[in-house]
Amino acid sequence: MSYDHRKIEKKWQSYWAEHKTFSTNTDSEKDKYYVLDMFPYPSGAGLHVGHPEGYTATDILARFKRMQGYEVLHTIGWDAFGLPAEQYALDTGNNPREFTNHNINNFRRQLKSLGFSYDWEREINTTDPEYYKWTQWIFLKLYEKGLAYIDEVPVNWCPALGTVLANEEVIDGKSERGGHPVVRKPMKQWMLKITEYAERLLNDLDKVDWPEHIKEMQRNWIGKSEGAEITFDVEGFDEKITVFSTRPDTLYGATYVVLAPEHALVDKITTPERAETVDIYRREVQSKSDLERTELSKEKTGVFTGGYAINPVNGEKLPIWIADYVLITYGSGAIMAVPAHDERDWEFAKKFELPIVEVVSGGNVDQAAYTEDGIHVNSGFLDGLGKKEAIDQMIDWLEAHKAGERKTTYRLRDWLFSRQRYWGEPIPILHLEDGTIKPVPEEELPLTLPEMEEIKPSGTGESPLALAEDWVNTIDPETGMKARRETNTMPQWAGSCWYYLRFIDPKNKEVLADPDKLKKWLPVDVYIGGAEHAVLHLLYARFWHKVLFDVGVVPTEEPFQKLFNPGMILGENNEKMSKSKGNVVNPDDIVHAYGADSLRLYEMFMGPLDASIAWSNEGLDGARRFLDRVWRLLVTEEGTLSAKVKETVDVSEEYERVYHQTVKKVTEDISHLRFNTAISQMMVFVNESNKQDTIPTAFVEGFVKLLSPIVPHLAEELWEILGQSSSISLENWPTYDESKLVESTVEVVLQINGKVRSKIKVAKDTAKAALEKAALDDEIIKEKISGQTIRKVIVVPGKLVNIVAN
RNA sequence: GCGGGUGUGGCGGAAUUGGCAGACGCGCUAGACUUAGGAUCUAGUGUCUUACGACGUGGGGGUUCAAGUCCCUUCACCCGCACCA
Repeated sequence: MSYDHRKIEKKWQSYWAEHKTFSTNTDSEKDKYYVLDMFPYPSGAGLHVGHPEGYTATDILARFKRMQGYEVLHTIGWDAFGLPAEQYALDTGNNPREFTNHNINNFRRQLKSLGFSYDWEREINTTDPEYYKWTQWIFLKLYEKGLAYIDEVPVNWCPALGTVLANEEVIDGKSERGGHPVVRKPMKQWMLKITEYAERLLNDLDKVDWPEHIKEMQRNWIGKSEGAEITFDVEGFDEKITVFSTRPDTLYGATYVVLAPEHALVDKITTPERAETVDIYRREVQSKSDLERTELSKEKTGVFTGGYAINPVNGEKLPIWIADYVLITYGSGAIMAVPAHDERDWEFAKKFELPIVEVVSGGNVDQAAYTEDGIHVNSGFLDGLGKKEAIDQMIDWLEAHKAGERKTTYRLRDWLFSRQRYWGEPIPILHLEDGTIKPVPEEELPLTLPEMEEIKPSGTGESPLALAEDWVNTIDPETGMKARRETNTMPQWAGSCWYYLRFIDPKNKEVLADPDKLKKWLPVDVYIGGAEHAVLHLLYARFWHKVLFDVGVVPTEEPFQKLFNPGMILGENNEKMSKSKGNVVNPDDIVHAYGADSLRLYEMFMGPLDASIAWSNEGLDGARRFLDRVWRLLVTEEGTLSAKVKETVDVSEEYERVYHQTVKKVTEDISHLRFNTAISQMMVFVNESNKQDTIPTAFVEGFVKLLSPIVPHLAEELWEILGQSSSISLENWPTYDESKLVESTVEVVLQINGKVRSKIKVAKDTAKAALEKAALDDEIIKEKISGQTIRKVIVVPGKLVNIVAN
C-alpha cells in the first residue's frame, strides 16, 4: 500500500504552523546559521518548478543545520514592486496593490504546500510602507553622503503613450504595447555613485566564497583598466583633447586622434569645409540604436574633422577624426589611435589609408596590429625598452611635462536610479520653489504612495504621481516654502538591495534592524538563487551594504559569504520551459498527484544542483516509488510499525557498515550541497534493509532523521509511527561510528600488466610482503604468468597488487 | 574575438590523493504473483564476441606499473561580455 501524501502533508504543515516549529530566536545562545533564498517577484503566473529547486536546497540546509544544533534563520518575502503590476493598473484601472496582494497570496499558498521551513512571522514585502520606510531611509543616507545626484540622461520616451518605457518594453524602436514610436529624450534622473565604490567592489570579491564565474562576471562588469590620461593641444585653438590609453608607451606610434561623434569639442574644431560631412555623419550615428551600432561593428566608419592635434611627445600634427567606434561613455570619449598596435585602430587606418607606424617590434604591422610585448623602436627615449618599463617611463615623462598623468578607469557606470513609475518607492526629496532640493526629514518617513483614483500616464514623461496634485504639491515645514515632491520612484532593485538585513529584525520600528542582532547574524552564510542576478542585483546589494558599513549600520564589508546558483530545470524536450512551447510543469499539479515530498526528492535527485537538466515524468515516478518503498519497509498495511523493526537485533557486519557509511555520506554530502549523491546513498541503505529479516530500531530512527530534511512530511509521519511524540525537525542529527566503517577483510584486486585478472579476500591490514606473496600464490595468477618473467610488482595495501610480467 | 564552463551506457548521472569505470535512479529484457497491470517482487542490462577475450569516459598524442582523473594538441556544445582605448 502506498502512503497517502495528501493527508500526511496537510497534517504536518498544520502541525508546524500551529507549533511555530520553525520560528527563529535571534537572541539565542546557539551558533547562528543564516540561509537565504533570493526572494521572488510574485508574478501572476505563480510558482514555476524551477523555483522549488533552489528553495528546496536552502530548506534542506536549514533543516539539517537546525538538527545539528544551530539557530537557523530561514525566511521568505516578496520583491513586490515592479512593472507587471503597474501595467495591470494602467490596463484595467485597478489598484496595483490589490493585484500584488492577490499574487502574493497565491505564492504563499504554493510555498506552504511545499513544506518549506520558513519562519513565516518574518515574512516581508517591499511594498509595505513599514518596509520601504527603511528603503527610503537608506536613500537619504546615500544622499547625505553625496552618493545620490541628479543628472540629465536620455530615456525611452514614447509620445503616444505619454510615458517613459523600460528597455524591455521597447522592441525594435517601438513600444511593446501599441507599437508606437519611441525616441531618446534627455530627462533629469537620479543617479547613484556606485563608481565611487568600484575599487572596493572589485577587491572584496576575494573575500567571498562565490562561484568563480560569477566573480569573473562582476570583475568584467566593473572593468578596471590602468593606464594614463594624455593631453593633446589642438592646433589653432586654445583647447585640449584628453584621451585615455592603457598603452601610453605607444604614443610615438599615434598617427591620428579620434573623438566620439557626441564629443563636445567636435563643433569647435571642425573646419567650415568639413562641417557638412561631419554633420551628416553625426546625424547618421544618432539615428542608430545601440544595437545597430554594435551589430554593424564589422565595418568601421568615420569622417575627418579638418582639425589637428599636437602629439605632446614629438610635436607631430595628428588629424582629428570622429568615428562611432569611440564611445562617449567610456574614458574621456576620445582616443589617440596607434594603428600599429591596436586592432581597431589598425582596421580604421587601413580603411581610410592613414599611416601605420611601428613602435614595438615583434610583429608585421603591415599584416596585422601587433599587441604583444616587444622592444620599442622609433620611440625616442623609450627605444630598447619592454612594454612595462616603457609604460612607466612614458607616464613619468608625461607627468614631468604636464602632458598627462597615471589614470585608472572603470567600465562600471553610475546607477540610473529613478523610474517614471507609480508602483515603486517614492524618492523622499522636495523640490522647493526657489529651485533648491532638500530631503524629506527622516521622521516623516515613510513617504507613502498616494491612493489614486486612476493610475494613468502623466503625459509629460513624469510618473503618474505627477497627477496626484494633493500629494505632489506641499509645503516645506522648515521654511514654509511651496514645494513639489519628487515624482520619480525607485527601481525594483532598491527593495532587494537590503531585504536580508530586515529579515534579521523585521518588525523593528526604531531602526532598520537592531545593531546587536546584525552583529550576530551577518553575513548571510549561504545565499542561493539564479545566475541571472550574477551582476546587477548582487553588485547593487554589495554596493549598498558597503555604504551601510561606512555609515556604521552593518558590521561586515560583504553581505553574502557563500553564493550558489542552481541550474535551470528544462522542459521534457530539453528546452527552456515556456508557455509558448507548452512544456511548462506546474508545481501545484505535481504536489497534488505525487506530493511535495516526491517533488522535493526528485528535484534534488535529478543531478548536481548547479546543472541544468530536463524534467522527466519517469524520473519523478522513480522518486515517488522510492518513498513508497521506504513506507512499505517500515509500515504495515494497518499503518503500524513493521514487525521487522526490533529494538535489539544482531546485525551483520556488512549491514552495520552500510548504515554508518550512509550516515557519514549523507552528512557530508548535504553540507556540500551534493543532494543527488546523498539520496543515492539512502537508496543503497533501503535496498540493503530490504534484504534483512530484522532491522534495529536505532538504524530506522537514524535513517528517518537523515531523510527528514529532504522529505520532511513523510519523515514526521514515520517518526510518529516509531512512537515518538515530538517533531523530528527538532531532533538531533544522527552520528556515525568511525570504527564501524572499516571492513575487517577487504577484497584486493590482482592485476597483470594493469588488467584485473583475479581478486582475493585478505585481512584489511595485511602487510605489503604478505599481500604480494598471496597474490603470487593465487591460482589464476599463477596460471596466467607461468612461463613469463616477473619484472616488477606494485603493491597498494588494502587495494591492489599489480604484477608486471612478460 | 575575449572570459568562464561542460563532454562518461539508450537517458539523468556516480567515481577521495592517479588504483576494479558506469554507484544510484530511469528505461529496457526475462521470470514470479495476478481477472488485470502503467502495482509489487526476483534476475539481467556499456559495446563487440558462440566462447576465450578484446574494446571502452568527444578525437589524436604523451607521462605512468596503472589515466575519466596529470601533460600537449584538437573538436563540439553551453553561458557571460562584446569596438571599453
